Amino acid sequence: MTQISASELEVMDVLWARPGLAASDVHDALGDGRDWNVRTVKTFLARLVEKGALRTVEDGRRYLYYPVIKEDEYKAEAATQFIDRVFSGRAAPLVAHLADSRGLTRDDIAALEKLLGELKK
Amino acid sequence: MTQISASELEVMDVLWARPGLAASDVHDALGDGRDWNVRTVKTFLARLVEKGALRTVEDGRRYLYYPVIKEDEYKAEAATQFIDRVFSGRAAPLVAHLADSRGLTRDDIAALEKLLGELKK
DNA sequence: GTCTTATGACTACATGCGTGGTCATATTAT
DNA sequence: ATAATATGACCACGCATGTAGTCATAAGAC
Repeated sequence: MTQISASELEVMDVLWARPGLAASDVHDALGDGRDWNVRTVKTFLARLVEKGALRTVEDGRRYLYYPVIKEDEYKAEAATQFIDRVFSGRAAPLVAHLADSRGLTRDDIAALEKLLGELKK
Repeated sequence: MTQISASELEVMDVLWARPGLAASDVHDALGDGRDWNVRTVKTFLARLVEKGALRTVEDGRRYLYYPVIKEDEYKAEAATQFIDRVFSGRAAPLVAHLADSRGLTRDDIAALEKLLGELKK
């Protein structure tokens, strides 16, 4: 399980949403705010392929990129690691902090209640 | 707000729990599992001082280290950043993932319920 | 058919991080 | 007093990351 950096993760997010894009499409899709050179994006793509997070399919003289790892699995794992690292593995303090810093909207709270209801079974 | 690495955070945790330790005390306190050379620990301490996360007080020919940044504030900020980075700023999916991967114990669930009760007011 | 452009392959380079070595000096043990 | 040890200051080094440049080539523009 190689580490995916913050920038690489942005690239993964694009391809999780729309698998099978070429490098320049990924570059375009990142557009808003993210002002990377196409070559920078290509570097990230290449590194993600090396890391086994993406695979390529040839399409003429270019590549199309597809995620190998699943978004849900990756993010669940990342969440667990983060909580281990910062909150010694306890999830509740994390949520407390979020509440404190108003990171939770009313919708979040409603979603959490629903979730807790299910968990109790 | 400079970034604190995972290793540096372990050092901060020691000093948040017991401010005013010297380098070798921090080294000792890390003992379990963390098998760093004293010099490695000193490197982390020095970098944390550079970053403004710790300050030193001279004590004879050695330094005592004190946190400058507050644990709660740092962790709340880290949580927010993590959620922005990985979950596009939405907290609820994070908790859903934790539940999925059984990152929540029964105690966590109880604590969350209590918390949600308070938040609803 | 030549010029421009897009693409992949390879390379570069500063900064951060994990890990610890060297050196000079101060303190403690004997 | 001398030897062993602890401490800070400075240095090293390889790998990851952010950010691209160069080069060769292929494909489309005219």
